[in-house]
Amino acid sequence: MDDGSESGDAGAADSAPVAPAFEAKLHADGVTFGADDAALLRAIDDAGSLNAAADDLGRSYSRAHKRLSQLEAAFGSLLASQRGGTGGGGSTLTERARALLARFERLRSGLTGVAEVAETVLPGEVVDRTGEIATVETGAGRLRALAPPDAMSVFVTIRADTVTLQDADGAPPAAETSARNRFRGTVRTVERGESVATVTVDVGADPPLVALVTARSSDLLGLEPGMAVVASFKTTATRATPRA
Amino acid sequence: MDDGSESGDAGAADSAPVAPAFEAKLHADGVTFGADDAALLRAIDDAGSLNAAADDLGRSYSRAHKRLSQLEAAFGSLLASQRGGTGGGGSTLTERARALLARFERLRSGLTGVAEVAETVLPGEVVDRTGEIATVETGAGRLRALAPPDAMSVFVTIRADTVTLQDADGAPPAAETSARNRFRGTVRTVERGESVATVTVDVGADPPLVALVTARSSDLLGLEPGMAVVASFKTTATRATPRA
DNA sequence: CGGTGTTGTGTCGGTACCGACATAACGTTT
DNA sequence: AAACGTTATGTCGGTACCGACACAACACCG
Repeated sequence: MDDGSESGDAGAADSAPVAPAFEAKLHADGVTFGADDAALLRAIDDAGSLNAAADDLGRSYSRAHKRLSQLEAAFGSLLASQRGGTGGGGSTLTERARALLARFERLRSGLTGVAEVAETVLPGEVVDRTGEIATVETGAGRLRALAPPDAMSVFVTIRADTVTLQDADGAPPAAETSARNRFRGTVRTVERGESVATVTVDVGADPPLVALVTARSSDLLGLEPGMAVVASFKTTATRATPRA
Repeated sequence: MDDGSESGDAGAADSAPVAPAFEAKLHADGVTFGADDAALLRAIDDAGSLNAAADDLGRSYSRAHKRLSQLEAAFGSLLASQRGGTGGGGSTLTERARALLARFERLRSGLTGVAEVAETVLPGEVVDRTGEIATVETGAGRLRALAPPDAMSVFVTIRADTVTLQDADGAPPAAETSARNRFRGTVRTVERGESVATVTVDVGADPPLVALVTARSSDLLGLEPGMAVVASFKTTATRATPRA
């Protein structure tokens, strides 16, 4: 489209590595607390003054101050400032600011999990629906998932960290646990890291089910290719998104 | 997720309700595909032409076209355009564009889960660590979670949709499942919706453990206040974030 | 009592982005 | 052959944001 002059890397348009990402936000009273704001608060905590913090971040003091006024209007008092005094004064974070930072960090951490963890996505058709929960017919059989109200042809996404594995023998009856989706399968691969192992399980579907377990669990269960296991995951943790 | 209505800070009437949010992105080759871009592609799919799509969105054609050039440079061919012809031409989405949209929607859906689902956060101290996995001492006992490498004093976040409940009787031995964190407790409250139930379980910790199960599971297990249950969750699904 | 470095507040330019507009190329339909 | 509505491309002005700068108020210290 735009480059009539063919340059070297433009030809390899087919293999574009696309990576998921996100930006966490905390919304209150019309203003949103974002990553920049978190960085600003942390810089103030480190430097002890708004001035030095803005300097460290390469931002202007006036903008930083103006931004903090907006934030405090929405989130409440964030920093205890003192002008004059030894060293001319300074600013320290309030407890509320620390709580806000902690909450932001928790959100960011949780979102990071979703963005980075492996997942298996299965195409399927909704065959039944009660409220937000749909029963979906997939290559591996029927499973239940949270689904938007109008979708019929869907993708079901199963995050690897929500799949728990059990030995096929000694598996408890299905009625006694709240994990409603259960599939018998055989372990295909085990990729064991230092503390975490990624396991793929053949459950009859086109892409195998991928599960993320601790290395400890992998050892305790004796996971190895060919082993018969039961993979289970909660329906409230698996989501369907519209296809087509 | 718990909002500002925390325990004892009664005097702080100016606490605005703070809501988590996010912005999903797909990153490739330096440019990021965001919500606006997804809306643009969907509008093109609906309208059949870039011109009409930009008009529908209230955006200018030139900007939309320029943006699409950037996107195609990074993500590959996104739309099959034809100028001249019936109605003057038009543009339709390529298969790659549809896949990109689907992937974006899956990401958005997964992130929505994290942002909206209730969670319980427990303060604790890291007492052991092997790789990315830390053992944390909390008010409810020891549990394992993914943790950043340097944190000692942490918050442990347990998403409600990752907690599975079982009848305290008939619970299988711990060694036979890959859900390493298990806590005995008693059901405190059950809030049953049409298809989903939110259950709080007293496990000895200050904030009770909150679990999100299907209404079906709630009925099958016969969940009601006072009932003894076992709550279990995978360590690969629970995350620790630095405190202090 | 002046020195110091900060907070608090306002104003002034520069820049980057965006919408509006103009124009060429194009191919089917009339 | 003319008409039509689109794609494709470039230019121009306006606006919103941001950094730079100026200046008053302040409180502790030497």
